[in-house]
Amino acid sequence: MSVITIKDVAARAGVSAKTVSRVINGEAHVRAELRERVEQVVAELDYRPNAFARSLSSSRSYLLGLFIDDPVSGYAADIQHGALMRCRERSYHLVVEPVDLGGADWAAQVRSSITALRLDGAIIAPPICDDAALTALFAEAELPMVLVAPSAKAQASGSVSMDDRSAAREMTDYLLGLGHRRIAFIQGPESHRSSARREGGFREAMAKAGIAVDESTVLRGTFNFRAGLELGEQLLSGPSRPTAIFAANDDMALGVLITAMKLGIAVPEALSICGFDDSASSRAAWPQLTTIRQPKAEMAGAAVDILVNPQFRKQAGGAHSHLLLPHELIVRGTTASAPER
Amino acid sequence: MSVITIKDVAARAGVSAKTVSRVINGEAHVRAELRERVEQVVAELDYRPNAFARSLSSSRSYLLGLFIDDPVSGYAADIQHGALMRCRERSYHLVVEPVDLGGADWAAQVRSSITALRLDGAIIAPPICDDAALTALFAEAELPMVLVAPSAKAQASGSVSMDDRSAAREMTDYLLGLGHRRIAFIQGPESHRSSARREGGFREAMAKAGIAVDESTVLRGTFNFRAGLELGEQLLSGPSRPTAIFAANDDMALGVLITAMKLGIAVPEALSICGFDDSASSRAAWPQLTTIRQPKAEMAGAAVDILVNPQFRKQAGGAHSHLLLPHELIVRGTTASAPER
DNA sequence: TAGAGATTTGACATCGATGTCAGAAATCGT
DNA sequence: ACGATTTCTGACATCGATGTCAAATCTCTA
Repeated sequence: MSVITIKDVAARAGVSAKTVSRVINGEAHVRAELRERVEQVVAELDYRPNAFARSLSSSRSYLLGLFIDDPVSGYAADIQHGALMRCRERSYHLVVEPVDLGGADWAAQVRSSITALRLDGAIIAPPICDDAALTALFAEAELPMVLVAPSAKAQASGSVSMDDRSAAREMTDYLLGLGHRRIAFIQGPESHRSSARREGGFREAMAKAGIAVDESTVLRGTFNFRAGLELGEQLLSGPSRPTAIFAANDDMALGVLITAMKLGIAVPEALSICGFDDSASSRAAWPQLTTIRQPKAEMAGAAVDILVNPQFRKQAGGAHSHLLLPHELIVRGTTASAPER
Repeated sequence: MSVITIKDVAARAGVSAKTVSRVINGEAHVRAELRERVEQVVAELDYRPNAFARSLSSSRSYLLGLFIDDPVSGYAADIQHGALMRCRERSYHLVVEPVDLGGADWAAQVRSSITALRLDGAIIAPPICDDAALTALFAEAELPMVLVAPSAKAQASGSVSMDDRSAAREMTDYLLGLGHRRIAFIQGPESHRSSARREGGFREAMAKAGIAVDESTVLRGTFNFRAGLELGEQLLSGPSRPTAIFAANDDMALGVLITAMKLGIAVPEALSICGFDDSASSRAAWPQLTTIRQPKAEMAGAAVDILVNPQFRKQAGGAHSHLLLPHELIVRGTTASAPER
């Protein structure tokens, strides 16, 4: 007997298959004695239910989809890992689906995984969680979805976010507290709405401190290392060089850091640099980057919890759950008091 | 009618469900005329077979498992992405399963995904592909598996690798060609066997050039950035400093690079540094790292192909396929002619 | 043109679980 | 102690596809 079925267990325990099923799924209405007997046989035979048969009859797949723009990025890896671990705890599995909104057939691809895999729920990562055409697809399929760090909570069963605005405000306050006044800001592409929130927080803090933002030092980059390199060059070779540069993500901050090194500007003595994300590379640089820790794995885990929670399994339109997870300002080596003028 | 079944298609096309099934699966023995008619109805209704029903009856899951040590690393991300994309082309899906060989219940976890998910095949990434206890688990389940860059090809249906030894030899030859004679080597942990092969290549090239290796400059690190930092310090602050340092992976090379910067040693003028992997971060550093491009995505894609190939679906013990994919020496900014003595 | 052989097609059983529902057993109130 | 509830339990249908196998149809050959 190569594969053990529920009938084998039933026969050996002297009960019906249905009763075994009840025990497996922790349903009520099974005498303690029987439950125990069945559990023992399950353990003895090392029985594991066939996930496909189960899915077919219960029309639940025990599968969650993680839809993500660029699965190779470090950000994606953290999100994925958080989701994966939580899925494992909950006896779910995770299927990662890259979505290339630039490509031609992404809608068909997404629709295909929804209908063929009968996903129980979807987790949608930024920035594509802000794409209305994409979320509409899930809504149409009545598939519960949780958005990670979205701009709007449209239609979703839930969302998990951090407070980008407050975090950026804290970082700015911290820089101001160090005596910096000429602070440059590098924001991300328009498609990443969270970047706009970070800029908002930066401006708020500056305004509260009564300091005018020099608009020529607020630049837009593409969230990658190269952008930091180029925009850093631009900021640092100009006439009135800022004493601090706040980049909306770590990769760009790292680019700025390298540029400063090339130009022979001492960090943090002559220039403070800070990022946002607490990516793995932020610790791999030297000096290590001051940044905001974004609770990526926690957000992903929470997303799984929301979807697994029974009340969402039934209906996409029903209950909602919106979580805000705490961030943390992490001071490392790239920030220091503003240089004497 | 919210979900379209094969019967709907059959009814509308005026044929039996079985015939529709034949068309879907591209089986022979269907008249061209009927085939066409069915295909048209499938397109009209946008019908997609239920993967679970299909798996249940055919006892194929159309699911491949990717078993990996540390799913957060950049290496893992590349492997994963390569596998994912190929799976997609082949209408398979990928389930990523982290395996923590240090943990207590990893065997149960792995066994659980094998039996519950009825995987069609497994891809096992380094370094765990060299763990006999793990591969035995798959062999026992008669599950076809492909090892990525393994040391030994034991039992596997196939393997995909690159020639670590030759690559390291090429890199060493390149450094020798630049006039370097005192070349240090930083190898990885013993669990990563590929690192030992790289060391072998390095020694081979040195021997062929008739240059004795200074054993005090062959060190062992843990393959991460911090190790590079520490071992770099050790190598660079000693009495007879090497003119080139070859690290067995990029993360460690990056650590060395940062240390050199801290110590005020000009790279590449006074010191050449090279890595191995062509990781994303190797391009994010400055100067960009000279390294060996490892065909990670290609290896993963090839692994998928091997598993999807019909001849392996039947039996794990049957045919075998071992692929060797080409690497490439990528010269960037961290290497240059040896300094005048 | 009958009959052998190859090709097409569909009826039906099957994969392994869960949902439904009715009957059996246990508990309760009086 | 008896019927009325409540709690358990299992027979059977079902989910949506594919495998098996026999019947129907088509192609040839003599």
